[in-house]
Amino acid sequence: MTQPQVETSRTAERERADVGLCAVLLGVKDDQPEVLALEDAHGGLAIAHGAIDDIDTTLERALRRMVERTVGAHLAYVEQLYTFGDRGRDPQRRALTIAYLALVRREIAPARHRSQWLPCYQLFPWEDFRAGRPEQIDRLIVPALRSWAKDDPRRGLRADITFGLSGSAWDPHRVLERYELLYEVGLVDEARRDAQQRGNQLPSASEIALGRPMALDHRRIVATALGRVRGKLSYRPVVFEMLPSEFTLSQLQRLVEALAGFTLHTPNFRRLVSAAGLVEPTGHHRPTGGRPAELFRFRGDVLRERPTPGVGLPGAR
Amino acid sequence: MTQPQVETSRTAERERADVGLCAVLLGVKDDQPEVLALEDAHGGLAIAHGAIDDIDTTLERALRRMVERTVGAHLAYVEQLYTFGDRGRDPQRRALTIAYLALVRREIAPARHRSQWLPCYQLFPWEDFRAGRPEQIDRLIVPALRSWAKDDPRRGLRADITFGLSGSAWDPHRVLERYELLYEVGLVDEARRDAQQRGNQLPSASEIALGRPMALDHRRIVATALGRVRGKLSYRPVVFEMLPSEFTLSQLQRLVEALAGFTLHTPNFRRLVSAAGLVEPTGHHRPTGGRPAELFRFRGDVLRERPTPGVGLPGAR
DNA sequence: ACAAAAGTGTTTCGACTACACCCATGG
DNA sequence: CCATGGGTGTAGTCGAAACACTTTTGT
Repeated sequence: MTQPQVETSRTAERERADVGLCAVLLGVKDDQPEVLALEDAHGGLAIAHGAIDDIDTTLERALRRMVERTVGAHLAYVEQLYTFGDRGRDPQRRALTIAYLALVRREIAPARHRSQWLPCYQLFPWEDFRAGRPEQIDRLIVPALRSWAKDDPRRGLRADITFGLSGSAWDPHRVLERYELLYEVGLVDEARRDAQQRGNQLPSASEIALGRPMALDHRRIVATALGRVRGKLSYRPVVFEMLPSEFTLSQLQRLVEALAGFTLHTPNFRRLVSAAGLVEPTGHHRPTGGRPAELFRFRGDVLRERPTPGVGLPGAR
Repeated sequence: MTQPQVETSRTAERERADVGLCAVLLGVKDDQPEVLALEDAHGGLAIAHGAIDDIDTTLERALRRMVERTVGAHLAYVEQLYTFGDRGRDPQRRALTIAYLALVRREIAPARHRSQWLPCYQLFPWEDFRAGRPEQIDRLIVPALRSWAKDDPRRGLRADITFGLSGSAWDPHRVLERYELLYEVGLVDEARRDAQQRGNQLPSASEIALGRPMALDHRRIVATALGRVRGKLSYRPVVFEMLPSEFTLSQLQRLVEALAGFTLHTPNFRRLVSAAGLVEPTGHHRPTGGRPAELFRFRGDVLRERPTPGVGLPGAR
């Protein structure tokens, strides 16, 4: 589609602003979800980013080419995440970035330049329940939240809902809400850094800095991406974008667990996945430590049969 | 948050582009979902739009003030929808618009200027199943789709999934996918208009123009909004943003039905809503044609109790 | 043999559906 | 008394959760 008409009244209203693209490239290796990070000029970690190239007719195309330029990876699955425009304000310009989520097969995605794969749970250690409840929640986060909410019941309610306290259930989707709350409370390094840059007081006297910080608001963008993937798992077959064409059910399960951040009941997982018609056997087998595993492939026909074909996490009720 | 540091490498990469905001204001009156539309200079219908005001620190704040300026309405619920950047390309500039969804109580939202409330199902007549299956689907849409997909099975599959044909179920959430398919097939007026502006052939020789057209790609933006609302109904208590503080269960049901586009089983709806703890009785009553109806209010505590408090449409399985 | 990993059967539970029915008011 | 809209009881169905158990390989 092109601009249908010279819309003077409209373009006149518009301001010029700095606009860029950025992409959260998400892959899983050795049961760890990882995000592609580049070292920026100041030694910070940034996700892939760049300008909108004018030759591309759609934003998605511009994004794909930006990523190919920047990190040399070809992207399979891409979706728009969110547009961030709160930061980077100064009298002359506003810095906008249109963030995308991209899922990649780690085998196909070579990291170039000064890039590295950064484990997501180094960024958000409190999000990984696979080896039990992360100890930092009860040791560091809960006490800090309690003292932050001491005099305001609304803060208490928010803390309870976001971190699943006082009877509320832990909701795996609320990755962003948790990061943002920790930022507000001053438990992540970016909060201190941004306060210093503004010349403000620290939001809290705490010396706690949970998880690895990133440049600008990139950790917030990655949190948005992780939350989005967790949500999408249950109603769209996005996991298969991160698997080879043939895979075992354990591979699939461990991948889902890595993204969801908790373990699943193996026998039920197998049945749910096959009963949903998501996969079909290829007839091939693969040797393992024990009994050889059957290889499966994604069954494209589910798309026609079910409105919401996904792996259905327990918390999705 | 402010820009933490002068990121020369980054800002240098950025291009200047025209960026604006727009808002889909959605309300329901007399069981009809309606969107606020303004007449533009050329007699077309446009949703509320404007520039990003530099004094606002967040995009959401900029949007709220833009809407207050433009149509004089104060917004309760607001969320970012999507950033559209495919249209309006020319060698000099790219026109970007960050679209927001806003839900309003029609009593509180006075329309000012040259604005009007436009019934959504005039834009998308094929989306309203409350009085039975819209006749246009089988009379106009299906034949056109079939002839469009005649020689390409992938087109056939896409048509089947999007419009629930050949055994696929109609998915109320796929509002945008349906509009986009109709655009591609050439069954909406915008397709013809945009092709003419490009100097291209019409995408189809058909003279069919389903639904009322809007300026630019605004109908596509409204489709995105309607799809988002339908999705959100089932897992967030967004409907209550469009109701007065006290309401009857019928009011609630008719509102949900208006948005979802199909009718619900009344006895079950009542129970699901109360069993979910979404509402509590106020003790007041309201005279009706028959037995007086009990008045209810939204019960805020659900937020603590359930991770996904929504009204749960049948198709959400 | 036994550890390790894959894979199956069966019961229980709870959410949603469908259908039949009762209640309170106005004309 | 009967039409209209409000409201309840109850049995059936389906998918998911939990638990116990079998199969096939490598060492």
